[in-house]
Amino acid sequence: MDEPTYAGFSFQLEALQHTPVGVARAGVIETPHGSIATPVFMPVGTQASVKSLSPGELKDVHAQIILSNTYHLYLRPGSELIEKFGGLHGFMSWNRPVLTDSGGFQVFSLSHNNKIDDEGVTFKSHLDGSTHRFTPEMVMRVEEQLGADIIMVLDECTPYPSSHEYNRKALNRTHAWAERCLRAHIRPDQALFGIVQGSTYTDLRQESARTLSALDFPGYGIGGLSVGEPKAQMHHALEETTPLLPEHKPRYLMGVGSPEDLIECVARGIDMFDCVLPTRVARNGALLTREGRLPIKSPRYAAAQTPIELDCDCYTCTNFTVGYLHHLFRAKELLAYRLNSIHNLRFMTRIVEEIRSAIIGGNFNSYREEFLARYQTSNREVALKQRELWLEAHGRKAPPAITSGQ
RNA sequence: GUGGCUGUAGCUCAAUGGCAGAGCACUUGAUUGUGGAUCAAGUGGUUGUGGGUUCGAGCCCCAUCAGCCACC
Repeated sequence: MDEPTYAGFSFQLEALQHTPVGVARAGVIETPHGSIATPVFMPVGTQASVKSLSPGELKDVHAQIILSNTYHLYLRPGSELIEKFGGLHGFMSWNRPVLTDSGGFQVFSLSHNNKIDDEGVTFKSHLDGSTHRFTPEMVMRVEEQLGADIIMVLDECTPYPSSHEYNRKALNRTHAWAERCLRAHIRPDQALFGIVQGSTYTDLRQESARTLSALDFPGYGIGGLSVGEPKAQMHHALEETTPLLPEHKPRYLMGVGSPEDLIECVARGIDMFDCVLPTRVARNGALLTREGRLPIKSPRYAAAQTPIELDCDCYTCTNFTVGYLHHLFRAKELLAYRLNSIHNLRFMTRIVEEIRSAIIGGNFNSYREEFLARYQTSNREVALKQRELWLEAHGRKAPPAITSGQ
């Protein structure tokens, strides 16, 4: 039978660096809408929009590719309609690469009363309660209409924790669905990625990696992680999985992650990430910095006249003070969501740009150590460190009142 | 000036004469293939003021102050 060919898609490895926990990689993905330097962080634009940002602003934060959601767009406005606008690229006026998720995850996380069987999954819309059904073949048709450069197979994302027995069945289904997606895949200008599952079970993860590798997808998603399991378990699962995947194909860790996750997962062989975290926490008042998260709502920032980060080149940091951002957020001004999201996304893309050049320069291991030593997972110390940084930069003047609170 | 109504947390309001509470706001966290959301914990009181009745008063009685309404 005819193997699907992938017109305009390729992956070239440029540099490898061994780490204490795996092999970090830098490369370039070519797509019909342009190339992507990896490791890459993909902002999430669920409903054909990265919340609060325009395509021009996305380019300004160095977004190379964005992710959008089959589940949401199928329900509203409908994939047939989007196809008439020239697919997602034409619909949202974004001419760089797009990746669509299959909707497998959303069916389980957002819809109600979903019922899964070997043939597909029946679910009720979170919008109006109407009943719908996804099968691998149908999801392929929807993703073709959406027209993304990279599309994902329909998979079953199991919750954590769940039994080995259940994951055994779910994995069989996921593998059968992967084959059916491959057979139903038509458009050669869309690269179809398989998805490795298996929860936190070593035997299932490894079997999944081997089974899907044999199916010869142009790239591989790793799903079912960062769903509540301890960090160590996620790391362990990656260490067991990535060595079994084809070296010359990109690996995409789905739904991850935080800044520290990017570092730790690149160290374990991941090339692509997507996560709502930077944009979601931006809308809820957490700004990402080298020292950790800065809770912009806190009264301690009311009078701060510094940017979020002194060395950040984003539109927010080059134009606005923390005190102003504090006011915008408390006043619930729409600009707050936008400026916060711009900074957080640029923070993420800067991290992966630094990771990439560190790998190419052969100093990723020291970069990793220094980043993790400086980055506080909790935001308790962020205010104090911000103040120290300000003093370093300005020496003489009085420090900004970022820690007073009184 | 006369009569009436209302005074309880920052705000809006609960509480048979029996441990003074809720929602919002505020504070501190959480947020990982997105419902601009949600969740968790916490701070906050001389119940307008002064007397009285009662074992016990936010509640009943008297006085007083403030606000609102109506009428001279």
